[in-house]
Amino acid sequence: MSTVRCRIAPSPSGFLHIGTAKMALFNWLFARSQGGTFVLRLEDTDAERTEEEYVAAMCEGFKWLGIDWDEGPPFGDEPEKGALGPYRQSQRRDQHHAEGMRLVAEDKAYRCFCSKEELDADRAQADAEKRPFRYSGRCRNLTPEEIAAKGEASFVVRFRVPEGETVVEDLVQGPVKFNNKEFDDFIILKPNGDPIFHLAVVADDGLMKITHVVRGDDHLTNTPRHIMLFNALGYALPTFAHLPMVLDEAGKKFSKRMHGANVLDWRDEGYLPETLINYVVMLGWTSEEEGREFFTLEELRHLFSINRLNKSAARFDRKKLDWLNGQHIRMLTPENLRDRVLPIIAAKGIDTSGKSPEWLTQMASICQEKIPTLNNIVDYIDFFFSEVESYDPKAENKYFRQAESAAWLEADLRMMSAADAWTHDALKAAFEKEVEATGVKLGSLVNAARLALTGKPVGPGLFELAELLGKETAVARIARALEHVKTLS
RNA sequence: GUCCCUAUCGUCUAGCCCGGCCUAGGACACCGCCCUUUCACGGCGGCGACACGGGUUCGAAUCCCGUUGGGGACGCCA
Repeated sequence: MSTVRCRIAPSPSGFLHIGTAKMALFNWLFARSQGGTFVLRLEDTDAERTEEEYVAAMCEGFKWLGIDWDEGPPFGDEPEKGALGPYRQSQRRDQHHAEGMRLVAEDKAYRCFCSKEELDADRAQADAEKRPFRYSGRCRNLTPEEIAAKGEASFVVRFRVPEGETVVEDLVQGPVKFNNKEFDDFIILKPNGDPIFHLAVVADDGLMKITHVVRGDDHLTNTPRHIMLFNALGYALPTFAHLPMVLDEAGKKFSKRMHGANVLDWRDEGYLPETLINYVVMLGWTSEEEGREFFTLEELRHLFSINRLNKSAARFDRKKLDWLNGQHIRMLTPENLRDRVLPIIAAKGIDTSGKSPEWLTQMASICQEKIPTLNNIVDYIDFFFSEVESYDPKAENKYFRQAESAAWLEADLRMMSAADAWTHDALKAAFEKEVEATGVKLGSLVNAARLALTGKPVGPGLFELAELLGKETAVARIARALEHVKTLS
């Protein structure tokens, strides 16, 4: 009885790419839905590209999304987890080398002494003849004597690709057939003994007893090579599932340099991790339950089924992401929203330390229905913490430069000053009573007051924000606006 | 160039495997109306797609072939 073991094996190249996040999510979901194990392995064999801060940045991305791993390398205060480590490819070099040389001993691979120059010449020749470059096989059948004669000459190790065809039985794409002629005898060990990617992944997947390889379909044409290696090395062949990649809004491969390629870009812009998870899952999978589009990680781990995965690539759509984020913000409790929004407000230099937790919860609550991203809250609440320095020009024309403007503000001032109870309900009642008595439009009274209190034409509901602002401040701001209006006409 | 994958509204998709229930359903976006104290939210309605061409069949979005479009792979990168 074999339990599912799958993995995400990113190369730490600076941050968690949105595409990597998608693959990680689906691996995670597959493992969790099957009661299996999810492994994180760092493919950090490309020495120049691996920096420790890159590793940390990548793990931070996973943590933010809530994707945890059962086995993986040490990270932060977490020790290495799992019995089949190490989980950093760079620490398995000797193992890879030994496996490569084992293939040589078994004659499934061979030493190749061709120089880089020779190969470059072959490649140029192939280009000139407009045919794909394939290794010539010059060193394929060297005799032991010929090899001995090379002495200490440096060599690479090439895999001896067998004749015939290789079929990838892909869980998503179905069976995909390749003629082995498409593949030349590819290199598996560099002259310095380091493994090439293909050997390293296969050795790692084999030794870590990975049962399901779920990855981007950019690897589909690499898979025959991997299957040949699995077989040659005598490892159990995992099941493959190749998922379509995430395209940018223009329909191109999501470039590493593009903003938004880093999942933490979205965090920094005020998107919830719940939103990203929900959005990314929608990009590659649909639920049995038709039309449903809200999912939490916890729900997904029960709902996920591999046969509902899509086969074609999907574009990233910012508009839909915004909408989804707004929906997720509305699902938060006000306390939770408050806690998420406070650091953002602080980062803008606004000091909230004078307010009670209850007050701040109220503040978050009255903005909850209005903001598409967490960051948007700043514009909705800054007037609570600073004086109104200026009025929005357009709104000023509309509410402060009318013949009745002074009258509106005078009414506002009178009602607010006279308010016996400074609550949303009491204020609302007072305004409504005024409207009934005088026939003035409620909107005029409200919008003039809003502009006076906030300086803006948009924001939370007037009575809600007034209650939080406090009577004294509100009355003072109305009075000040009234003075201002008198200077306008 | 060679090989591989893919193809339903502008976007994400349901339906395709097991042809008829499809005058193709939903969501985002867009437009209009309603609600309303602004903005948003919400409600109602509208616009809008089976890439093309051949087959197979009584009947095809659904099956087959081809074309075209899109993506990917062809490293001593991962």
